[in-house]
Amino acid sequence: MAKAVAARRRPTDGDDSKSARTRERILDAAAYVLSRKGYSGTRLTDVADKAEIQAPAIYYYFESRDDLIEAVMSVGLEHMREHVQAQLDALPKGTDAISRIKVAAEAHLRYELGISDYTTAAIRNAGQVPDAIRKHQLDEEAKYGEIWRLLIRDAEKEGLLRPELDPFSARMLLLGALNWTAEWWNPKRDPLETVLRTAQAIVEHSLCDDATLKAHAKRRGRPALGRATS
Amino acid sequence: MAKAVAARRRPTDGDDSKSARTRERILDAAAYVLSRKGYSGTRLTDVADKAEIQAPAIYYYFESRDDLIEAVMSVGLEHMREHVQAQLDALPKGTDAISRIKVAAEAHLRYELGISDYTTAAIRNAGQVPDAIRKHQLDEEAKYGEIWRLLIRDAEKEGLLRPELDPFSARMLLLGALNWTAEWWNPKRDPLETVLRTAQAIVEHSLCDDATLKAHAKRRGRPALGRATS
DNA sequence: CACCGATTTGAACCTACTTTCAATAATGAG
DNA sequence: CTCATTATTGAAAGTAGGTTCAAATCGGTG
Repeated sequence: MAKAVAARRRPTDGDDSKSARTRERILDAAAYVLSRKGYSGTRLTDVADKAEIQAPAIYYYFESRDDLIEAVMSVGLEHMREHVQAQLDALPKGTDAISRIKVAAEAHLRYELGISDYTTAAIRNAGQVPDAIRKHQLDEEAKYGEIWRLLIRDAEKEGLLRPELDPFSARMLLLGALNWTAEWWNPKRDPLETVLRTAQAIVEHSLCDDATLKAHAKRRGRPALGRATS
Repeated sequence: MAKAVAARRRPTDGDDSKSARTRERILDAAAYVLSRKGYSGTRLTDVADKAEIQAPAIYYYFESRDDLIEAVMSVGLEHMREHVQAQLDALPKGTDAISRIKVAAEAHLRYELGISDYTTAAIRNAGQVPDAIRKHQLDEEAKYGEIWRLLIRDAEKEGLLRPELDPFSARMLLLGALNWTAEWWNPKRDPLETVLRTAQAIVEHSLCDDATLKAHAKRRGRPALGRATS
């Protein structure tokens, strides 16, 4: 494969060559550093150290530092979206919107906190990257936001949304609560399960009151998932 | 006043000299830039432009770029804390904890979104500054967090906190919802009042259910403030 | 082995800043 | 007005990266 000036090596789908694995190592390293040090603190030499190569080797795979960072952040949101969507798709047909939102919240938190440096990097740096990178990120953010917009719209349709809430503000506030966990959560101090449980309670009760939810469950002859029934 | 190598000009309390006002202009300019461009994007030349001086003049008042940024962020949290505390102090004796928390949430949002570049700067950059700055910030953050810790503890004492919530997680999740607004709020699109109303509803219902709150109000022979009574 | 493209590197380069400094201008007290 | 101090500047260093590049290495193929 020729080394084009403008293209460098491209990620091919099922490629398992040594080269593809090196590229992967660089991306992993960049996600690791970026999620911890932020955009400004991410030095190519640190990424290179973590990936066990020399800094210039990065340029064999990526155009520039920003190109690398954009790749990390783009993957981060994409994975999050796929993960959350998968969890939602696995739910039984007819699951009520509030239960689905609780599942989405759990998936979001688990992915952000426990699984992916890429996702943490994408979230924590959303507001601090230069415009060039930001631009492409906005598309991904919109796609992910759309999942939540639909969830809340469904809640509204099912009569499960408190009428005093502005749907857009409510969505952004709740996503903010989830996103901000990356700033404070410490696995040594707070078990993930504790945060998860509290977050789900907050999401549920913010959006809908118990009485309404219970009435809805009875009407449909099927109890809501999780705590909503207690 | 001698120009000490390690100290430079210090902020004196009620100083209104030209010098003090220049220092203030620099701080204002830095807050402006920092809140919009982030830690990495804040260039001394931009700060200088905004303050209508030349970049080296900054060094007459501050040790270094980081010193300036630390000053901005420190002031940001301090002001926020004072503002929120003042609003709380102005409430009538005996106001229930949930109403107080709603007032705190409103004060927090108004300050963050509408009033202070310093506070926006402090919040948005909390997680991306180098360790040296971070360290001092943690003290301020702890002080502010303490206000909220006490509010939630009071709610618990008054029997107004849902038992399934972990108090610490709940506090951080709700503060996260408020803090994250700086990332998405757009005054052109969403009136502040809309966000405010939704945030207050979320805070209230997350922490306590309507029935409990109403019972509490009746018991004390005084209706709770705001929406809680409707 | 001898060759060739793919990969990696060490050393240098370049740029965009922060920071220093000696010189100059403003300010205010006597 | 004079002078000492405070404040500000223009020009020049200094510096910490990102980036380039020619050379070295690697890994497979004939």
